[in-house]
Amino acid sequence: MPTVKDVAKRAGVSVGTVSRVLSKNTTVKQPLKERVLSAMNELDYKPNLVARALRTNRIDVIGLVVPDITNPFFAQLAKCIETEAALRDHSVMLANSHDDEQTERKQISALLDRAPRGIIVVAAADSGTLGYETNVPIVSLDRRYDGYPLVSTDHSHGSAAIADHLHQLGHRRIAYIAGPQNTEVGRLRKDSFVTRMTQLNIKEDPVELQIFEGQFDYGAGEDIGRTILAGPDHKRPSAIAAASDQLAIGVLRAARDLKIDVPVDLSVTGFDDISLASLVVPRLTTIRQPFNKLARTALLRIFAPDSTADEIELEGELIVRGSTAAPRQPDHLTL
Amino acid sequence: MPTVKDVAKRAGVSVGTVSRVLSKNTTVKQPLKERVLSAMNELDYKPNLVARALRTNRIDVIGLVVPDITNPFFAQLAKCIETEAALRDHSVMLANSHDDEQTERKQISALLDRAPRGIIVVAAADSGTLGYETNVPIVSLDRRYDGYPLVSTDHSHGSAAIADHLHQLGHRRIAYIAGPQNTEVGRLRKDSFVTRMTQLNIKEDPVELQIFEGQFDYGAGEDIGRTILAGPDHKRPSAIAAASDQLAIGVLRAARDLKIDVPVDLSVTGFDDISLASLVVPRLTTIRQPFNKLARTALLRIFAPDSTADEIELEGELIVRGSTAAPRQPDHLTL
DNA sequence: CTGAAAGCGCTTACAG
DNA sequence: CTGAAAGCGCTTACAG
Repeated sequence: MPTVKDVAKRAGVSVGTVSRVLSKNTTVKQPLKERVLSAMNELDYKPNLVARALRTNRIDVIGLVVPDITNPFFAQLAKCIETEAALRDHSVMLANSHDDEQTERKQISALLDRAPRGIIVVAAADSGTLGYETNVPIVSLDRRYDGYPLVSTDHSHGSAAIADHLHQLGHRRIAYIAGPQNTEVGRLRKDSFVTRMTQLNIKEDPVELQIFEGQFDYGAGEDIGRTILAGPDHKRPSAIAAASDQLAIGVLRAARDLKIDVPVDLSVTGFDDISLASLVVPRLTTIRQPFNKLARTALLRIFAPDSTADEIELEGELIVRGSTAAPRQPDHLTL
Repeated sequence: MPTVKDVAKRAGVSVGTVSRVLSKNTTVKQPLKERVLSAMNELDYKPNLVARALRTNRIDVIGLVVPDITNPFFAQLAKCIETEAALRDHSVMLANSHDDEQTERKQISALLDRAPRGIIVVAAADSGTLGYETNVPIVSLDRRYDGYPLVSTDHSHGSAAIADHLHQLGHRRIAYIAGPQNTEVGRLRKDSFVTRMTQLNIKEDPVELQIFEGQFDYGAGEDIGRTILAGPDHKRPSAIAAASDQLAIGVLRAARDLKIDVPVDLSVTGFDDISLASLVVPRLTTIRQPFNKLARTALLRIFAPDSTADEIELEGELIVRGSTAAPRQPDHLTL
């Protein structure tokens, strides 16, 4: 592998000059610059990133900690981050926290040892604190980690949009399956759904709302779905809003098992718009998280931490698909 | 951040000695060693991995290139690799090739620039060649990249096991949905399924086999499934074996749409055992790929490339679940 | 504008 | 067994 020294010798300049054209320092005069450039070409020179990192104390790497890359939502996020980072010639180092505070701390610390340009962390449910200072910029994505600035979708707005959508369709007996209430996402989505529904619940046209809670996964969705749908037809909600697509897909399966026709006899909504959401039958009405924009924004916070905002919220988008419809007979409850 | 120098000063030894206890070099005498160790402790010393990498020309990082981390099969693989690597204090650098030869080469090259301990690549469908030498060990996982040694599940054995399973249940009219035939996996699985079925096809008890081909994804499974199942009942196969779980899950959806009861009227099998396989309804009969073992073996090939084997095949395991059963009336074809 | 030189924090022959 | 010293390949004040 050729080094700056080899290039310098070939171009008949000093290593300093080589380094300067490498760093796109404009002070190098055109003729010299060209000689250096062609010497690099001839030798097929590639800078040693590790050596550079030792001097500059920062390597072109972004650390990414997610609870579990196997979760389609995090995988999608990871993919977008990797793509965006590659655009800036950065690689991404991936670590799973397995939704465990201890592991999360350890992973961040291991990443920090590698002197990355920055770290993006999607916090574990029971997320802890780092416990020490670092000058590596850290940004929270989707779920807040420690006190670090957060980039996320506007969960409240999204949840309210779902609430409005169901109400407008005519649903008045509604169940909400919340995510874990020890996560900020879980709380935000639920609180805002409940708030909105409470606003819509007026005396002349009452709304009945039941709340359930579970993990953000398929299994929980199926179990809770089964519970909700177990009762007699006339007591059953006409719509179930789930706090995540995975929960919603679980509900869809429960409904199918119970031979309940979605969306004819039951409307179901999710949140996130993971790719599976448009592949299930029927396709899921949901809130689309702006994955690409989330990734880009988080990365921007790392590269240009000039912004002092503690929180950046991006708008999600209501995607209406086949899993929601007007209830068979608008049940204007008469309590 | 304290350095070896600080530790040396505090312990009253030379930096060489500090470095030697760091590298677990046994030649350092006990008393000295202890002084160094406690000095490290007091200063909360952490070695600068970048500086170490510059000297040793290798950093504790494993590069991983997959076609698409969003694909649950690759995500599962990535997770296992990350976990195994962490056990050896290595981080993993993730890159997606988007199933594109060009991108794949670029990603590998970018990873190589970072002087990793080794690179694991799950080749893209139309995988190319690297085009130059490197002394960084590269190993292919699941799908062969260039001429690099391959660690994979024994696809042939797995496919044959599926063929046997269906035949034993009594299926005689069978459809096989192959993966892309420009991938080795696609070819191996199909060839071995066909070979086995051909062996089982004897004059006194004939077997009828139809072959289809598509991408390894949900959509292709659904489309092809619909095509296969479109015909009149008595012409329909009683079993569909798909080359991947995603294909199989697509088939399940097509069957449901067409009100075909799985497994009563149709048996369906997959391959891989992604986590979704045990979450769909009915749960999928499939071949479980030994994810953990694949990851561990690939990593081993990097850390201890003593083995000269060009190919290591691990046994998959037939997992029989609810998507297969004996056909309603064993159709001993009389052609 | 360019060169000579110091130094980032380690590791590792080389002496002793 | 331990220390003194060179060097990995860059970058960046410091001179000129």
